[in-house]
Amino acid sequence: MRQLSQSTASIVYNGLRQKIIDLTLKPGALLVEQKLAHEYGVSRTPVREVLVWLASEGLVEILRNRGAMVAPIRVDAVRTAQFVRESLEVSVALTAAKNMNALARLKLSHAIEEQELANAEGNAELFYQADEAMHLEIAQIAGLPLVWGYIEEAKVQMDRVRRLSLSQAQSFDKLIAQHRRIVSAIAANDPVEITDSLNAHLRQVLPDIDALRRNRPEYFDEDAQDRPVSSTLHGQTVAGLA
Amino acid sequence: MRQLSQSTASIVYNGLRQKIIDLTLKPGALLVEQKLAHEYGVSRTPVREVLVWLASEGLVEILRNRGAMVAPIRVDAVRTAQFVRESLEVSVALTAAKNMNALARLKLSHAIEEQELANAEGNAELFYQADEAMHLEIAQIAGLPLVWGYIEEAKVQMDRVRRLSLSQAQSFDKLIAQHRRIVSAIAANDPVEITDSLNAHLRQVLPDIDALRRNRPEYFDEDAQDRPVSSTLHGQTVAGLA
DNA sequence: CCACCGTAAATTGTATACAATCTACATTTT
DNA sequence: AAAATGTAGATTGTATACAATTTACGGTGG
Repeated sequence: MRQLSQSTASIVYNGLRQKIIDLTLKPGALLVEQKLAHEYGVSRTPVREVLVWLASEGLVEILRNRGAMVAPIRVDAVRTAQFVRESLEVSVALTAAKNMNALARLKLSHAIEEQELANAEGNAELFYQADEAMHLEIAQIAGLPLVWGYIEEAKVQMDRVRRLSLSQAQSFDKLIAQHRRIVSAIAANDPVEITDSLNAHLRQVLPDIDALRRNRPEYFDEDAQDRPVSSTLHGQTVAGLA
Repeated sequence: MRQLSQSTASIVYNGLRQKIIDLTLKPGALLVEQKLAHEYGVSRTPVREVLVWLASEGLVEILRNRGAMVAPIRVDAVRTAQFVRESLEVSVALTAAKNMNALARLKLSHAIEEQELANAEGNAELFYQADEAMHLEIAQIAGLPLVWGYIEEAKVQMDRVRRLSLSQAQSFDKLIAQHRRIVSAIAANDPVEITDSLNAHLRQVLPDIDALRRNRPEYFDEDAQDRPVSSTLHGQTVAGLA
């Protein structure tokens, strides 16, 4: 995100990643190196490098000698991501609650205010930013900013489902209310309420999965049992290596 | 690990990864593409691809236009990894405890027996395998096998510290005892004991960090505040892209 | 003596060329 | 007709060549 020094590869990376996340490129879509190279006006070399990066993030799937595709949505992978995110966010919030002080309180209420502004303006992009900022802020209060990287890794698996779901239409008002409850619970250092409020917030994706699989089965991939559990990447086939 | 079809890149990947993990290549060691290519008798292309993979695992750090190095150990990154692993393993174990049945009990006791065999034979490699297999088995009992991928990602950050630490010398007997305690707690579905036993098992790395930083400061890198929190990789500089 | 260029070597970033592999389809065989 | 096989095209995997950037070092001027 930082360091816009703009290597050729970084342009391709940002462009492709955006298109995958905002679903311009649908799950399962084939990614032919030559075509991408031509599209971005570069050679295949940086394109390949980018595909490897995206594969390590779980956004692309590479099949050895057979090409790359936008990662299909896997029910197992999304459920796992939900579990991971919930576990980590609850742990982080419980830790943050022990570290609360006046400044932390202020920062969290500011984050909420920014969400309300974005909502009032109808600026979705700004809202998502403020949303992420709040979750990151909680991690920072907990003294564990680097945990956010792990959480984001799980989050991407859920984001496409959320964006595809109709329930996405549920207005930001509801989300802000949930955020308020979370922040209050942290400020009050109430472990049970912290856990409950975060669970309520993060588990919305679960019913969405089933609804989506019914409406758009073509975006899904039946979770194959024969898929090897890779040593370091989750839910991904690592046929490209290993 | 599977799919030994052996592309050129996979050979380099397995070789390099092993050398980094077993510390043949020390943290901070420079990785010059040309030298690696010559060493493995291949061209720079697959070497670069491998470096990107390893960077996404957190084992290599790539500095844009300045080359790659074996990732230095970062105190923050190791502490974070410990937090993440603990959080996930406890959550998984609590879930597994609810799913216990005769078969699951059997599999866990088998895993312990294999560890005892490895210990009796003095076969460290086998022990580590059995150790991992047990943790993975717990995830499978919980119905969440894919969580293991996330855990492993954190685990690598801790493994080099453990291997460098003198406390590593603590015989396997102690580890097996800890494993027994964990398995008993899961079998008894005793949430508090599950949490305590796992914490005791996983927190050993924390005192090791300080001792190691005193003995081998050259392997460490002061945790830079100016390092951007990347969107998807944790504790890593992503200067190579973004 | 120190700071400030400026150039050369080393190294990475990208492009292109070639080899290996896979897919699809036509042909042959049973 | 169905199955097997062979071949052409497309696509990926790897090697090599070239461009861009960084680093080190020596000269120059202050």
